[in-house]
Amino acid sequence: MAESMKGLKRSHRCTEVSSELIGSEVTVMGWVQKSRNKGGIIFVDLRDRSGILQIIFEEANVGSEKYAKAEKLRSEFVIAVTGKVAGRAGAVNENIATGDIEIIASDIRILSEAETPPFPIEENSKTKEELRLKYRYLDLRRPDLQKNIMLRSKVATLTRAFLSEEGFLEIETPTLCKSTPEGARDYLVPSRVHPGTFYALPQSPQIYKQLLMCSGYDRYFQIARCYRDEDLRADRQPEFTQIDMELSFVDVDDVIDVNERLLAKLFKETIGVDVELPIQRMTYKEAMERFGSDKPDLRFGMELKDITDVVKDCEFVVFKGAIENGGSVRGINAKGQGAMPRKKIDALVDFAKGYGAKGLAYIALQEDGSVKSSFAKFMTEDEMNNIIAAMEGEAGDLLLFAADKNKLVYDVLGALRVELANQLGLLDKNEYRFVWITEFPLLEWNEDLGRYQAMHHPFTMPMEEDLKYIESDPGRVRAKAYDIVLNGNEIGGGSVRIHQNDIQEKMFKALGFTMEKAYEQFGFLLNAFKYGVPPHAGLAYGLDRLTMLMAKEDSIRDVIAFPKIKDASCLMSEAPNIVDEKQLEELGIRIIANEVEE
RNA sequence: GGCCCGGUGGCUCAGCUGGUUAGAGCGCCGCCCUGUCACGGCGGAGGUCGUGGGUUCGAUCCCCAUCCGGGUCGCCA
Repeated sequence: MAESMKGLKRSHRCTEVSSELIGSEVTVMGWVQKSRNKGGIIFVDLRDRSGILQIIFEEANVGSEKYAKAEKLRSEFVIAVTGKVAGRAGAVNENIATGDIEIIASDIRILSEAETPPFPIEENSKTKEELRLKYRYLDLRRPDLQKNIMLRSKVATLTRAFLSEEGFLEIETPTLCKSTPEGARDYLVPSRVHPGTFYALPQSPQIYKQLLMCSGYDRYFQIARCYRDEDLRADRQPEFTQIDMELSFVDVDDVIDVNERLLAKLFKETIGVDVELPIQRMTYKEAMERFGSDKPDLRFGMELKDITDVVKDCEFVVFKGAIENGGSVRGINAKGQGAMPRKKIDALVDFAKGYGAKGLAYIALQEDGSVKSSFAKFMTEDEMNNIIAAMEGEAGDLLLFAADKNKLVYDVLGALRVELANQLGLLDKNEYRFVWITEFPLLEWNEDLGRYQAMHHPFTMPMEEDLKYIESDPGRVRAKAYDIVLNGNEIGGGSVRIHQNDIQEKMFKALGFTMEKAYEQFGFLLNAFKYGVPPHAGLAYGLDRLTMLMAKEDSIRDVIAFPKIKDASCLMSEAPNIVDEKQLEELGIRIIANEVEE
């Protein structure tokens, strides 16, 4: 039966009790991790968010009535214990922080009894995530998840302290916004007062923070919840959190400077990692050519090599065809993997096909000097040797090639490079390699829409020297946009924004917007720009991804208290769900999904 | 929407080529134990093998469908 805690006050968390307190009386409260009844003496491991503390119950110290109570204790009971701190009479347990002390109980209250949980509450749980998420409130009791959630809190706190020290103001922006069809799908919220109309939940505070710059707040930040109704991944949730900021009267270097110092502080003060400043910068073009990705993982090499020139005269139709279609032939050298079994190479070919490759050519250089290759028969010996030389291939290496349009070749080899590194165990989670990726293309051709699309967003400033191409050759224009990449993850990104009307008009034109349509969607921003707008720029981090990498986790679900599963539902609360007919009526909404199916 | 992986006591898993009384460890329940800390000892309970259908004399195992969870491609300005 649950007892009240009237008259009791917790004096310490479990691991706040230390050997300095030996002899004094403390009151601790928490969950029973484990009870070991030796028949005459009972050891209880008490757990709270700080850790574990051993409590001892002996009839001589606690009295027969309370000893009987201690005998009833089971896992996850919530108890309050008062007692004296003592040094361990027996051996010290070096596995726990409080292993040299224990509490000799003089009083105990059972504040709550507990059923046996459906899975063990312990670190390094092997329990299926499905079950953990259904009982997330129990999962969140586990020490590793508690560590992650506390780490996340620390990141947020340090961020606030640092940015406020740097003159940033924390300002909230609306989460009931106007829908903008560009970009990701919006989550819509029906309006009751205006039947038939909808708010959208923000994909980011982008427009509002630019308006704040127009309003003179000069340096803004917000730890902002954002929403995107797209399919989930290990590093993508439908609602996620950004550390969002915007600065006035700055250019690229100013934004990078303040953010490098923020990152250095965060990594030092949370996980003790020194970030060497300045962080390396790499242009988008270089990243694509060397790593096949705009978020290169620099913890290992295996860089792409362009062998188009080497093979341009060969008779191998796959290579020849790709080059004739304006594409390229590139390869990576998997050092020391020449003996990889055929089956495993085939699996890599299938992997490449998953990224749209029609195949993957390879040369496996054996230790004995012989060569196994999928395309040697189409090549002269000289040609083969030239390829191997260009790839810096040595005996024992595996050379893998993709030939297609450039974008596809980059995609395939960029992904393959990471896949191989993963298989070969080259990815050390204790190593943190940052890189700024700069000079992104301003625009990207969208085949489906038959027009250019903003790679970042429509307010991104073109680089001055490329502005002249915006009408003649829009694809050539580079943007004042930058991403911060950590170990192959985009953890943040931003840009300098357009603050001149004429450039903004050109941008909309390049995107195929009429000015009428632009005003329809973003009129309040464009109007604001008429009344005096400072040059401004900003950046936003994915707090979830950042914390995930700091915590060395593989999924952002492990740093989010109540995450959604793959289909964007919640296993615990069963959201989303149907609503009352009356609620729909008030909103003037009728569900036709079921009718359509019939 | 496509592809891949998984689903066997409460948890984590094993189960060969189709024939097993469907096992193990942990947990749980009971008794014993005054220095345990992965406590120990003795005893015990607990399974429609995700679901539906098919093949077969016989299905946890093979086939089809379906549900659930994960990864990924598309998608994510």
